[in-house]
Amino acid sequence: MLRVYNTLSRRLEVFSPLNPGTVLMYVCGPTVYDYTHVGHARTYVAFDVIKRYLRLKGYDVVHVQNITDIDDKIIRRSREEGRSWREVADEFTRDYLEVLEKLNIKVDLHPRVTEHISEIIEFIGLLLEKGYAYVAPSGSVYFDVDSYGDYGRLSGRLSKEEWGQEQEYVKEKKHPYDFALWKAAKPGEPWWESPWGPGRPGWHIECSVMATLYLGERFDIHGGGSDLIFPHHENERAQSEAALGVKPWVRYWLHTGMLTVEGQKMSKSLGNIVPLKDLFREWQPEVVRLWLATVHYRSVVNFSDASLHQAGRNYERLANAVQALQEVLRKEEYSFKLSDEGRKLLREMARLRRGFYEAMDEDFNVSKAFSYVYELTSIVFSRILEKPEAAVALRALALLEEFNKVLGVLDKFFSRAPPLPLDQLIELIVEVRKRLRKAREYELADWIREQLLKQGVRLYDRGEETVWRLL
RNA sequence: GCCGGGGUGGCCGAGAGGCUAAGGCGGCCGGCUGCAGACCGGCUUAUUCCCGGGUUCGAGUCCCGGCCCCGGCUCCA
Repeated sequence: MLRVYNTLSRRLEVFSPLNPGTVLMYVCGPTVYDYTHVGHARTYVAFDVIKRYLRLKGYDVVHVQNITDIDDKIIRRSREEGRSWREVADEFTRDYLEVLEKLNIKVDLHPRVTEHISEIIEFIGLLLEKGYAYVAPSGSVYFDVDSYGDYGRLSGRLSKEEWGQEQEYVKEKKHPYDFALWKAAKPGEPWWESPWGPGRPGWHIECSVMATLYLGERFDIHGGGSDLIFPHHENERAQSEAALGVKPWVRYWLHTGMLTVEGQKMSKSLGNIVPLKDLFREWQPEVVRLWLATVHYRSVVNFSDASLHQAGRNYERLANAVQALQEVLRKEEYSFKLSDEGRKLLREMARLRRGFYEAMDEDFNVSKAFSYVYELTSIVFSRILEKPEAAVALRALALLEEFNKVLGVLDKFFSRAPPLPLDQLIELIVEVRKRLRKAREYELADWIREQLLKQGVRLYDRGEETVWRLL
């Protein structure tokens, strides 16, 4: 039985989706005004892990993650760089999609705000019609927070003094805590035609509109970074429940913990923002993903060289375990009777599998769950490879493949259909090197090892024998 | 100030009333070894879980009171 922490109730709740067997999930994606950084990745990987676990449990998950491609920061950047807002948005959208691909995150749908202007206008119209919004003299439309009645509960801000936002419009708003649904265009700004004059959507409305359009008027999981709880999600909740007349609009609000860099907040002023495109130059995407995937989604993650390094070691060990097992299956005859040790190992693996699911069921406790994965790799090296039995190796491999459904870092080892011609070429080179070593031609042998490493093939000599592993 | 989350071995991080407090990283020693790495074994590695009280037969785990850290509170994943 899966339990999740709901920000709205501030407690663990039994997870039970609207429609049994299906999970509708909306995650707040980026505003594309700059390169995607590790903080974004932290959130996207966390929700990808959640989605993958739900799928492993048998749910059909629909994952929508928006792209906000019009906003003040995009406009500012386009002015600074003398190009159109669309060029800016396109460039960073491309970067974002590349990052997701490298991190092995597959989102079902990435709706872009500017492709949904008419739906947004319609939604705002509905709010006006029902009396939850008003048009200001400038042509901007604001949400009337007082008309909603349940504002502040998500963020735990129950007094109006804590609601202040969008100070720049304070003179034309009824209350300082009202927020813009539609922003009237100022000279030189991009605009779309609307019943209230030329303008563009406010920041919060797009998520309400696109979530409703693609998931329906009610859905299961709404996620994002915990910095979005106020005002973004508070506002989404208010305008959606008001316009659609549903309650609760979202069943489970899930928020990820923030990322710090060497113990400090990541910010422009500290100059410590780490773009993924830079990080990938130093660490392979699988390592970055493993690092983020094995941290609990609600805790603060600290970016440091040591933590990436640890993930790198863990990745190598997992990759080695999988490949070593595959090698056993290539070489060992299938046995039709298991040894006592073999039967014991099967029982232990069943225990690890159970442990993994129990941990994940408790609000996606990945740290605990992955302790079982690492325990499995330890069993692989210390016991299974000691006295290999094909059936046991096969079981261990199947289990690793199952765990990888959530981890998502070992795909390339499982998607390979060995032996490929490439494998035979590598083996040929390894054999040549073996003969060189025998002839004590170490300089050349070491050179071959170096060159293969550059191609992503690492060699390990074990006495006379040499094994090779892909990175 | 307000709203959250925390303080467990050198580091990361499980454990949330009851067997000897997971797992990993790093370091050291040994095995293997032309070198490197990988892998194996051992040690570092917790009479102890920030401090002080309390509840209990029994508390990292629950309660009370402190101290400290991190994040959010204009825009932010």
